[in-house]
Amino acid sequence: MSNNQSPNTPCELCASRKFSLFSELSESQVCTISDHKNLISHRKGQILYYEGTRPLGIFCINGGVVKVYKTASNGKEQIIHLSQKGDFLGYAALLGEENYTNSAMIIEDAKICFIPRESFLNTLFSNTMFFKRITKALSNEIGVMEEKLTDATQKSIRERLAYLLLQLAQSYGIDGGESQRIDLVLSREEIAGMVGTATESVIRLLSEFKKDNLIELEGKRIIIKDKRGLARLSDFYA
Amino acid sequence: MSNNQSPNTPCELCASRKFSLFSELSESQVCTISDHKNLISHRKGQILYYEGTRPLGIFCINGGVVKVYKTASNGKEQIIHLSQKGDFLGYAALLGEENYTNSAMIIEDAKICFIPRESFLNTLFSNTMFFKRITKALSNEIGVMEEKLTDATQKSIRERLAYLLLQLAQSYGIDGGESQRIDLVLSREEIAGMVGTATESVIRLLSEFKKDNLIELEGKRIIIKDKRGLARLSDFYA
DNA sequence: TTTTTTCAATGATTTCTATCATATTTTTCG
DNA sequence: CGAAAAATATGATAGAAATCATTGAAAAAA
Repeated sequence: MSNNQSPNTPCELCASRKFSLFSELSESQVCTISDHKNLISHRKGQILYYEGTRPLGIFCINGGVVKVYKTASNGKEQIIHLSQKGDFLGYAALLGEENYTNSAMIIEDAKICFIPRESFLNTLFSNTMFFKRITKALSNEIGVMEEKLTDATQKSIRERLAYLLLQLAQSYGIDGGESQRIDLVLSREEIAGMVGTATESVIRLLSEFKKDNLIELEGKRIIIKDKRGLARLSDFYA
Repeated sequence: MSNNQSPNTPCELCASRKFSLFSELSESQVCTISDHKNLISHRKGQILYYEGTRPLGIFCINGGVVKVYKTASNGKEQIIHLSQKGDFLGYAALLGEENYTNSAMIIEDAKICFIPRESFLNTLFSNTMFFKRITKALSNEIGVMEEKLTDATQKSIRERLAYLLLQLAQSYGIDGGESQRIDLVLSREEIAGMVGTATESVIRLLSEFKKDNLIELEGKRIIIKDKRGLARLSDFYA
């Protein structure tokens, strides 16, 4: 299971801090958080929290990748988004004063800090700048979800998959230029969960994209070969 | 077009205040807001704001109904949600420091107060209680959107329409008991926009529901006759 | 009122996607 | 390593829903 990290790097020295919402905090406030946090290593497959349970604090990702998802009534997973270094997890449930509306699972070995409810909220409510920053993040998230909903109802699976590949290249792509390898291992089933479709459909479409020289497949790895082409596919009129 | 309301009822006397997020505010703070607000009457079909434009303040609905929607690249509307008395509009864009991510149109004659950016934000940042309340609303909204996204990808049109009818009955239903009339005029096209489907599909399914004695149709009006039946239809396993 | 336009209803057809079935490859584990 | 399990791949088929086409009804305009 999870095991505590012996050298519990203080937040003020944390390399991922500058990428995170904590970048707003003063040195002393970071220390307050730091004193109460708890760095834990997680292995792929481990669950961070389950939908329906009560949030006891928030998570700050130091490294690794987490999928945030809902389980539909037919048993399939809808992946809401992926989170990586610097991202916060679970603050919406905390601030919404509700149980988790989704579940979170590690999909790439991760180091994640847990910050207990009270230290997070105290810092938040005593630092308007930080509070504003969090509120901004929540607001932006709503806009993103609106976009996803609209895409889900109005775009085809092909369009959505093409778009997802471009997004993954953006977030996890290595090498630049026209050819880009997505440095993240996702099963076809997980890709299906992100697009909101059946696994077979993803497999079929990836084969099609490969045949059309838009991507290359190396096992689970996907290499984007033609961003322009995918962009054209992902749009309705192009 | 829009015309100002002569007797500009102050917020402290506003009947819809107790339903709204303003219920947290002290008397004096409500007055500050009140001094700067502007009540405007809107007719069905009028636009409150357009996606992509800059928010200059927030809207507080005194009466009437507003649809909040996005226009997809295929020209179809995805309705995000309906707003009515007591609801706030546009604060996410303001707090997210971004342009509107959606558009808003009056679908039932409405009276709406406009509160300029500065008075809203000043009140917000000087009243932690109020700020918390708004943040809570934003957080809850995210959970709702996650649910909608999951439904959109994992449920059939029939299930989603049945569920929508139950929700509309909840929010706009008159009479209680098993038979309930939805007191809101929506075109078939708008219902399609809420479900995320084609207009013809909505028409066909409504006919089917009628044939199955789940609903009754009186022109545009829909009367829910069998909530239990609709609930069964709206779920995957039932 | 009559005319025109918009909206609702319904049928026919096509397209897309899910599901089922099976083979092949890859990974896991004894 | 080799067997078992899991994941990927591909084909066949069925079902759901979109699109196209037409008619009828209701609402708006002349």
